Amino acid sequence: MTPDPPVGGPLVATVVPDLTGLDKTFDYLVPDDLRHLVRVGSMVRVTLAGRRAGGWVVALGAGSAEVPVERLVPLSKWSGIGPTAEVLELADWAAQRWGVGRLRPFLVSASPPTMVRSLQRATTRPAPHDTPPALHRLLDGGGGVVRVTPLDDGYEAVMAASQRGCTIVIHPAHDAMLRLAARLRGAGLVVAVMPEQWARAAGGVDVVIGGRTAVWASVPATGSIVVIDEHDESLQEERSPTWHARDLGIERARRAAVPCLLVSPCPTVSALAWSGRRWVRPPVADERSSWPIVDVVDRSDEEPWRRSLLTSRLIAALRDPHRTVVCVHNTPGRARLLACRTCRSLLLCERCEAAVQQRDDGTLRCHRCGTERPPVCQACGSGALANVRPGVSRLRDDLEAAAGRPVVTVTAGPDGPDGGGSPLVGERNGIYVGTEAVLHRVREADVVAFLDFDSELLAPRYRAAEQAFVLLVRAARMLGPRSRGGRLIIQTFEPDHPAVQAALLSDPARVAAPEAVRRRDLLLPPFGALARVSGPGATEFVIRSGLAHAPDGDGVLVRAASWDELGPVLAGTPRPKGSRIRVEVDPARR
DNA sequence: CGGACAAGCTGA
DNA sequence: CAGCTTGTCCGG
Repeated sequence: MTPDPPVGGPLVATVVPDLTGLDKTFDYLVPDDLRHLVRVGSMVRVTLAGRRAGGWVVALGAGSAEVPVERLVPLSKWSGIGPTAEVLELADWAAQRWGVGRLRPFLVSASPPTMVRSLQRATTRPAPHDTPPALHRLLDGGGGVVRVTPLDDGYEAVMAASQRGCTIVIHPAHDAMLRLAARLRGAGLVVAVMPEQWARAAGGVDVVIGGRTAVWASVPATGSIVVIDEHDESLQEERSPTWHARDLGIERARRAAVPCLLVSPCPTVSALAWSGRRWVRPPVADERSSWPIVDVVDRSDEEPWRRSLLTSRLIAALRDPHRTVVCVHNTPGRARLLACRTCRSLLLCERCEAAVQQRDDGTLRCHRCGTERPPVCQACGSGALANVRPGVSRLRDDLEAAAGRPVVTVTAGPDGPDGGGSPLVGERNGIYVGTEAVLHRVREADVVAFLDFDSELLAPRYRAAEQAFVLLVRAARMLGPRSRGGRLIIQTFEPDHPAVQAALLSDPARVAAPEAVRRRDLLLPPFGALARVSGPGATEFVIRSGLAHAPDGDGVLVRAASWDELGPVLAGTPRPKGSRIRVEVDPARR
């Protein structure tokens, strides 16, 4: 922090320029005619090395000893209102936690999408609401985890929180977020939707709601924070810095000394570790009636030689022409694993010996190194191949044959693996097959079947069990309440797995409890800190850092006892010459 | 980031 | 030794 400016003396602004790759601050003089506009957080224009750039004022004072005031250049312009001091301090914290010390990406997230030159205060009215006593107590105690049924939209939790002043609501699903916003407006609350209504939020409203960037909302006074679907992976930024809106929400609430509610039908180990004993749950009967009927198909019951993803239970569901059936199979392409019918060897890449996959056009492609070749056995040259593990394209044909009606393949949309595009409003009574994207693209179903749920349960990620259960919750939402008669079919060799049992018994705690024990034993997050370092020079960098490390594909995984320890070490370790290092803190897919 | 400038490589 | 690439440093 720079010292206070002498009254009447020159005022110096410390600016972070909006130039990628340049993570430094520069001092500028605040011209007299801008003094009344420039605040900490203000968005300004500056000249740097002869060119113009935007930037943020992160401090105001009398200047530092580093560059004498006489040599400073004035700010070129005040561009608009930027993040509040509260948000700026949060960004500082985030830069340490996820950003390897870099502030700029967080300031971008915290800034309005278009320049804002003035604010208007809305006339907010307190909407009186009967808060259930349990929620009331939770809020009094600083907040905690609110376990809800899969069909709960979070309305009650937000209404309860909004009794304590301006509530920031973080919601990972855009359409559901807009529906909740409309419902809150209907209850008489003044709502600003982020990021479009950044300025409205900054002027003062009852509720600010949006996607993960909503956690960066600038408001006059934060009253409470609510994270809806705290378990949802899209609360984490996928590109580096990989900040997580849930963790930021927790920290923001802590700093502001206001309550934070983490709402989810399947609270994560991270959320529960944070909340400790501060949590509430819905009545058992409500939870039961919100889950569909669950059919666990134990694939080990089948005769090994006729094992197929098309079990008799599934075929029966497919043949009912009055049902919309969604089949989930997280294996794209035609085949994920092939064997030679002639010499019985597995088909491997000639270059790196990884299993090859078959694409829709028949060619074989190595997923690891990208080498392609025609569909022949590398050992004996035979073209007679057996599809040991079929992909979605192949399954579509098989399902259609079994169902006797058309089957539609649903792939990830153009905007990402989750098919971030608009949900596909399919015809009633269709059959859809796809990777997990199908759960985001089809709105309603009578049957949701996971053809090979073990590929979720056994995925090589530390959060696999939790994430597998999240898919079941997603399916439960598509199927609606038990009274609607929908069915969730889970085909697995692991019928006793906690995630399967949790769905069967409508009891999410069956996943979280053993997961917490396992993670504590292995010192995995939230009981330890994890990051993935990749790019040229990664190994050298990791050795310099002195952190415990292990190779991980084309990168290195590093660990520390806590995030508070990991962040500063990653930020403080000098980069080796010529390195191009990428750091993912708490990587989602490991 | 992008410009400035210095140190190394090529060619006749 | 000019002319060019490659790398390092710096900006307020």
